[in-house]
Amino acid sequence: MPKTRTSGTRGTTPESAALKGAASLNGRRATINDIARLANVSKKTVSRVINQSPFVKDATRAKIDAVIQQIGYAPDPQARGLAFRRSFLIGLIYDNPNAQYIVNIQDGVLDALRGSGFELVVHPCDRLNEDFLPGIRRFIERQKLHGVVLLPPISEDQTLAQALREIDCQYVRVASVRLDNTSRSILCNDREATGEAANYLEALGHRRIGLIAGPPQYRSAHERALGFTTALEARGVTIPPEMIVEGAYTFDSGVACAEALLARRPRPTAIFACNDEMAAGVYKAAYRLKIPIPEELSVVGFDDSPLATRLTPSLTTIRMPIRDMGRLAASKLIPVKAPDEVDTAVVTRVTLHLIVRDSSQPPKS
Amino acid sequence: MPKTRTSGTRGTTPESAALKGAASLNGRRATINDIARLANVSKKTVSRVINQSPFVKDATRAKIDAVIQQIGYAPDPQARGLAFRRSFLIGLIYDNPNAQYIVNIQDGVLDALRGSGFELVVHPCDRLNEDFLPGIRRFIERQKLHGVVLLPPISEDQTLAQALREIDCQYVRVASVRLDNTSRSILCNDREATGEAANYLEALGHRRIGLIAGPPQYRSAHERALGFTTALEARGVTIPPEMIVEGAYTFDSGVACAEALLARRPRPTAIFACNDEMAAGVYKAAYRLKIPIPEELSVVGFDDSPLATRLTPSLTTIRMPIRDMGRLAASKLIPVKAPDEVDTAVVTRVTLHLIVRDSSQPPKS
DNA sequence: CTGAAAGCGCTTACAG
DNA sequence: CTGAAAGCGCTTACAG
Repeated sequence: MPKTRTSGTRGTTPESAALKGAASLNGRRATINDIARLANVSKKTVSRVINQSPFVKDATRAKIDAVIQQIGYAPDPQARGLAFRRSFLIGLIYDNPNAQYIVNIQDGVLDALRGSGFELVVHPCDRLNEDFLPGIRRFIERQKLHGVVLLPPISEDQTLAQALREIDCQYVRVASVRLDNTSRSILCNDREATGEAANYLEALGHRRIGLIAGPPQYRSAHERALGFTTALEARGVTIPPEMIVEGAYTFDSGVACAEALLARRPRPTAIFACNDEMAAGVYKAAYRLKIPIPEELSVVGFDDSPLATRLTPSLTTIRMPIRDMGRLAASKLIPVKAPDEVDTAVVTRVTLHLIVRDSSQPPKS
Repeated sequence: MPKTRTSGTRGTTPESAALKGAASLNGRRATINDIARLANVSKKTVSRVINQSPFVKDATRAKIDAVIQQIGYAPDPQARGLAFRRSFLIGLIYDNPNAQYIVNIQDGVLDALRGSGFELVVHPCDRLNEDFLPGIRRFIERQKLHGVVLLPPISEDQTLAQALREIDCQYVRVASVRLDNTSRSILCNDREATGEAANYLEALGHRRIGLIAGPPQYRSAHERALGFTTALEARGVTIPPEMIVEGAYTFDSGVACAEALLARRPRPTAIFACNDEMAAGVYKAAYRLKIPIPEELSVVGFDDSPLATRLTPSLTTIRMPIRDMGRLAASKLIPVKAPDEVDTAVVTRVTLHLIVRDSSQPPKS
């Protein structure tokens, strides 16, 4: 076997290996019994320390903590889970085609889970499959999940939420609107954010504005369209019905919707697409029709996906703090170390912001 | 509490609930003891059936299978794991900024895991962090992972592979080149694929071709550049050194590299970027310089990311079967039901293909 | 505040 | 081919 290079990389800590040997575990991982023996207490008392029971004398706790620290002991999650009848796994359940969104949420969830002893298990699913609900139930019950994070659009599914309550599984919904009064949620104010976009376009001087809405099954689609039109109305600008078209949050639907809007006369001087994918479709349609962006058409999207900066010109859009949302969601599910970090609120709101780039400017004349 | 809508969605199977009641488990999940009692055998024999031991009489097995089926019993992974000293979790370990790649791999891994009783735990990490190796070891040892899938670039890290062998954790590497003779791997022939791209551009008539390579820490960067230049050489076209620039697989580096290449005289008539992110950077640079794609500049990328079709004109690029790669990787880690599905090969190769779109055409004159 | 016993749901030797 | 005992590493009542 070839010699392995080790330079420039920290390997295992040799001290901990030595200590394990010193404690005569010879290679074996330490158990609660080892800690109990070394600290001269019963395993039950060690268990109390692990589980932060208040009924342990400070001196005893300190002694046990020292041994745990020294040995580098960590309780076995499977054994603990078996005794607790509950695992130390958090599930991420989603039916969402946006990869960047998924990965950002995952990163956020893992931010919260780091050091907590919990791990993240992913479970994509298909709302249209007849095994949708049973599949999720099997997953949760079999793994005895400690809790789950639900992403839109299935976070909006009341039947799912009801099923989770039935099997007594705690959950956090990520959504753009409050769905009930009891479910813990991370809420994005999509409505306010699209209002900001509307105000921005109006302030630039746009009056003939096209709107590409999302599919009506998504609550966000409704929120975004409503926020946009309401803010414009408040400034005295009305979007006529023929300037509002319904897309599917996909690139292709964006192309088709933009082609429809750009065929209207007078042509819109700006288009707000309710996500970046559809905004990219507007670029495509404008290119085909030889309508330069932003000179003859301003475009605003929603998501601030990587696409937004890759497009030329770069896309003015709305940024969601997705990673934060993942972190906040997971924080609601796990017990925290520092009591001041506890997030007991049922609903946590996050703020979105308009990011102005190169795809928007005042209309020509 | 409001009545839950149930129309149009299949809920839990009422039969199984009834059966659980009939078996007098009153709400409690069935255990191996219940199955043993109902089938009139010892729990050990049930265990043998669960673990597919050959030493069970066919009639006994059939009887037990019937009860398992009827009750809807599934063994508790935590209890099983505790007894086995090993979990039923597969880890996905990566340090990769490409969200679409991650999600596609995840989907593929889950394809393979479906119905196997294994679940996927994700573990992004940072190769440059001093806790990189210790962090991965802790993760694997604490969770007693059944195996892990490693994605590039950390799949190429020999120190990591060595550490995994030390802790006796099986792993599968996803890579673009064979890294040793023993590690199980999923191999992409990046070299062959970029050769295909080179042949394509040469056949179109391009002779002044620029190459934006990847960062040298990535093996794929080397493979892609080598495959491209070698294939061109074989057709009598040499890329002069000033027409090869090194990018970082990022959009910004693509912009910078393209600006450098497009400042050369005579200007290249085609640029091959070693990934789509950098190809998008070429679009940006060309736009700034008012060089129309594909009329005055053909562009070819690598990845077939979503970006490829969102860009205008759509990007000619190389498609990797990422989801398949994930599925194949996971298949090497888990025991399979049907013996004919077993993948015992150490190395499995997948094939990449050039996808011709609108960003490439013959050079002008 | 601390401990000895029993149990979580499974498996591994060891018998027969 | 099948089973009774002991154990995986933890926790929950129950005592003291």
